[in-house]
Amino acid sequence: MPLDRRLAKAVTVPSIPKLTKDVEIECAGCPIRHRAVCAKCAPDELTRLEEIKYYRSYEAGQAITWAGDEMGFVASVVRGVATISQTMADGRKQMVGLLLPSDFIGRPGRSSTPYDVTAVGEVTLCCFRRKPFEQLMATTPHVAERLLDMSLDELDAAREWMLVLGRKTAREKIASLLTIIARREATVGVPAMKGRITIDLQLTREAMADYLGLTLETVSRQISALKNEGVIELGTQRRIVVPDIRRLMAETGDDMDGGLIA
Amino acid sequence: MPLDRRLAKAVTVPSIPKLTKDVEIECAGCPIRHRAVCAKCAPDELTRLEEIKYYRSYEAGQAITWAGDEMGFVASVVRGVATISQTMADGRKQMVGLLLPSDFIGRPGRSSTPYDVTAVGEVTLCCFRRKPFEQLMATTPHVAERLLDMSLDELDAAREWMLVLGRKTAREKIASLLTIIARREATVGVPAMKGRITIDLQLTREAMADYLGLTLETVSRQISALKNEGVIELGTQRRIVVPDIRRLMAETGDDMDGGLIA
DNA sequence: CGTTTCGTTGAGTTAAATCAAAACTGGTGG
DNA sequence: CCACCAGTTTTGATTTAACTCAACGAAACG
Repeated sequence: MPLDRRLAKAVTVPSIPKLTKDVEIECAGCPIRHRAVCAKCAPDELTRLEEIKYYRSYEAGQAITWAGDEMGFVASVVRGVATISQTMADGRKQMVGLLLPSDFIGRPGRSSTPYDVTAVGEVTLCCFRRKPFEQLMATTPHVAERLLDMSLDELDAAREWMLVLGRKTAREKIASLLTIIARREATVGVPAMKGRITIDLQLTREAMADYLGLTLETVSRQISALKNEGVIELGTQRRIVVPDIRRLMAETGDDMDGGLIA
Repeated sequence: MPLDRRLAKAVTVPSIPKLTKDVEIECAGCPIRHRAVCAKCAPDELTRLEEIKYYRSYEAGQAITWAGDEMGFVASVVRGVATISQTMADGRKQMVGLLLPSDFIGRPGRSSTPYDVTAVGEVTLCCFRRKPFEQLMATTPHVAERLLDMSLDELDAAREWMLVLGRKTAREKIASLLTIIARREATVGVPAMKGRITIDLQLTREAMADYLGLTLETVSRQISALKNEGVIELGTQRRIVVPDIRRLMAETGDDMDGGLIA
């Protein structure tokens, strides 16, 4: 990317975070109750969490936190998609994580993140003020246990992504991204009607490029190529249909045979 | 890399792990006592750990575990360097972690790793049988606490590495690798005589390439270039001298100004 | 509707990969 | 001690996948 173009982006003024008063949700009826950091909590622990939690919403494109900023809370993503990214001094940008519902934001024990966290679509967080949350972690084991498990899963995901970034071709990178999202959508949503999966990724081509370590032009070209070959279909803008997930997985370069052969 | 060359490597027969009976070390006198997973342990917890631990050594090039294999233990690296890597079906390889003394191997709750772990030089591990270790984690908080902290550090390191893999040039990648090693050496070893740091990386050019997502030829060329420009000096094979760490850091593309400006 | 942001496509360039060969290293045994 | 060997590293010539630059559609938006 040319320097002037990068710098132009680097100085883009961030939109000011808006605090939206959301409807309070009971933990018992929470959509991420069994997957988030609170998954293992007993009823009494949940009560304590409920006392210190509050909801907060961000609209598309808003910053949740900037690298180096103090963040007075930690949070779970309840709804929406957010990105974790790092930006170099000259504006080169790399996404290092994708936050989907139930994912955790923030690090207990550190008050500042080294990353930018940005809402992609509209995002709702379930926030806990840092201090009370840390106290809770120190006194009850279940939150810390779950957080360790989630962190190790994220570490595995990060390492899988390192293989994608370091060794895969542009085409394989695209296929890998779509496969990973499709897998996660399948876990949560409908059991995927006979292998036909619809991915509602709100990411722009540029955001995908930042995730994949590519340029947006290369992303666009590879998506077009996959479309022309019938591996994927483009629905409306930013909605991709995968007619046959195995066909897509065959393009990732991975070993495949993920055990789901009928 | 051409396919035939990759396959030739993929079928290389692994050396058979050798079990060496090491001298028992008292935890109190252990070189990694205050940095490893046991760092926060109270004397009584240490006693319990001491009961279930044993040492095991591997020689250069030996596999500690293969992807998919069962691993009956978890362990701390006491001495030496090991690599964590992933290999694709066609032989493309990516290192996803570098294990230095005090780093932890294995995941509580999972008996098989998805990674290859290989000794680079001679390596000594402090091993704990899985089951007793998991019991210990469940009953005493300090091990789990420390492990969470270490995992989050590793996650940060993995994410930093994603930026390197995704967005940096070959030259910046080399500089980043050397800087990261130098930083860690400096933390542990001698306070680095007036900024002059000697890095005793036992990695081959190929291993560096696998870490950086490059070919070994590109690694060699970039190291030669840095040498010719006086940014680094080559001592004996696989030993690199950094006369001025800031000069090297300036080549990483990072923001720099790490607060150590006199 | 203009306007702006986002996405596609084309033409030319370049950093790193590939292919190839020579030079160096360290260990082994005659 | 030296010749040899296998593994490693360096260097050179060429190719290529992805980047850059540029222009043009297509949605989204007030």
